[in-house]
Amino acid sequence: MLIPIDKPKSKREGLRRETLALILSTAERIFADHGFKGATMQAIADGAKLPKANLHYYFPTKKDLYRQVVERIFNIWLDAAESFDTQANPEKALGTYIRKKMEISRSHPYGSKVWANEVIHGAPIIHDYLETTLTEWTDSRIEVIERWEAEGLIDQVNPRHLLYMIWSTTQHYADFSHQISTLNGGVPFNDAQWAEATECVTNIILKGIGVKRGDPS
Amino acid sequence: MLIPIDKPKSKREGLRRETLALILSTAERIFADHGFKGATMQAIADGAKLPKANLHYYFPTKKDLYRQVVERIFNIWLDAAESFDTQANPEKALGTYIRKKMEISRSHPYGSKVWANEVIHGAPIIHDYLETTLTEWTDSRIEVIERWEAEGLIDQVNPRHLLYMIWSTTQHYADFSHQISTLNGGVPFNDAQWAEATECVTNIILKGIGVKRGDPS
DNA sequence: AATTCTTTTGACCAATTGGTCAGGTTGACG
DNA sequence: CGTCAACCTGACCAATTGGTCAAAAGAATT
Repeated sequence: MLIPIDKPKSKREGLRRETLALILSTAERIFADHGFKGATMQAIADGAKLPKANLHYYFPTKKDLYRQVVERIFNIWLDAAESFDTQANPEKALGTYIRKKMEISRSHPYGSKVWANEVIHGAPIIHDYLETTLTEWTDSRIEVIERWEAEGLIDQVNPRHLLYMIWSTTQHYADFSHQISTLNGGVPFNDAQWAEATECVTNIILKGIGVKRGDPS
Repeated sequence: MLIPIDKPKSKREGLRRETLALILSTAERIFADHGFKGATMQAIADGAKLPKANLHYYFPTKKDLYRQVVERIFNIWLDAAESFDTQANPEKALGTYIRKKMEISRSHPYGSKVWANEVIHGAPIIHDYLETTLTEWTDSRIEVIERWEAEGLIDQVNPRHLLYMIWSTTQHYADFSHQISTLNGGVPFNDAQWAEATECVTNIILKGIGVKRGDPS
């Protein structure tokens, strides 16, 4: 799903990619902090230290730029679920998935916020993604979960709600980071706190669905 | 916490309250759908079928109106945790709290979305609320949870993460309603689905923290 | 009925902002 | 080196929008 990176074949190509990456990461932050409408092309330009007209050279409209920002986090999330296919037992598969989603919440908080924003407002820009890619992706994972349930490896729970719970709890640490750091004495989580949050979320969910632990040692 | 309602003492007073309520509920919807910046006073005015200048008579600025919308959902949530004080055992207290939060997600989806939006963007308008009211509220509930842990009624989990999990899972059904209904065949949850979601969330969380069930019958 | 206070409203304004464009600059390539 | 295409940029414009204001309309009070 993620775009493979091959070497730039010229100085121009290299510069172009750098500029694109700079614009996208800056836009991600500005969109996260101010929303689609609240973010201005001027603010993104200033953040990237580029003239505004230059942004419009790479991204004809604000919507184009926004869409690419949203697509990026979406693809990162989709890839995080690889463990559903590669891990046989639910403890490993779900545990890995939850941990990976927590990692992404830490490494890509802005992308997560942009996505949340977009969906909260009714997904006006990426509605097609929800109906196609996300629907197919979800259906396929649900099948896997149902298989585990049939095999008695986890409790009988509606797989959709399990997925929603994983999505909401993990993304909460990105989307509501401001609330969380305020309740953490005004400072963001440190390494140990992220690790604790990850273990806590993983444990409660796995225990909550009655995952049969493979190795109790 | 919720403002008690007493009878209007004149026709004017009654009309005034009706208009205020109309503006607030319309604004809640528009702010939820478009964000603070994306919502326009004109759109709110149109939604409420009032001239824009009339809005500014009741709410001098857009910020004033927005703030009242945010404060309303915040107070509704605070009140939902009453069960922490009135219910002795964690199964009842937490179960009631989670169910109530799910009900609010269904009855006040717009308010929830506005709050989510606000926090995602760094809570620029209601930052003081997080630092004062929410902090105190959270600390007091954490004490209760810690007491349950000390008494061996639930597992040893960091109470903050338990609260975050409850908040995120319940609010997810409001904030991400568009994604959820898309994954539900394009239609919003019906009564039965809301009931199932509520039970599913409640069960997984309570089991996940090892709540000692009072009555296993 | 006259007066006063509250509420309503259309017209208007200044500031913001997405997007354009013409002209300049730079790298690629024969 | 010369040519061409890709890239960069300051200046500009049209549309949107939060907020104002003066005047009208309506309710309360005397």
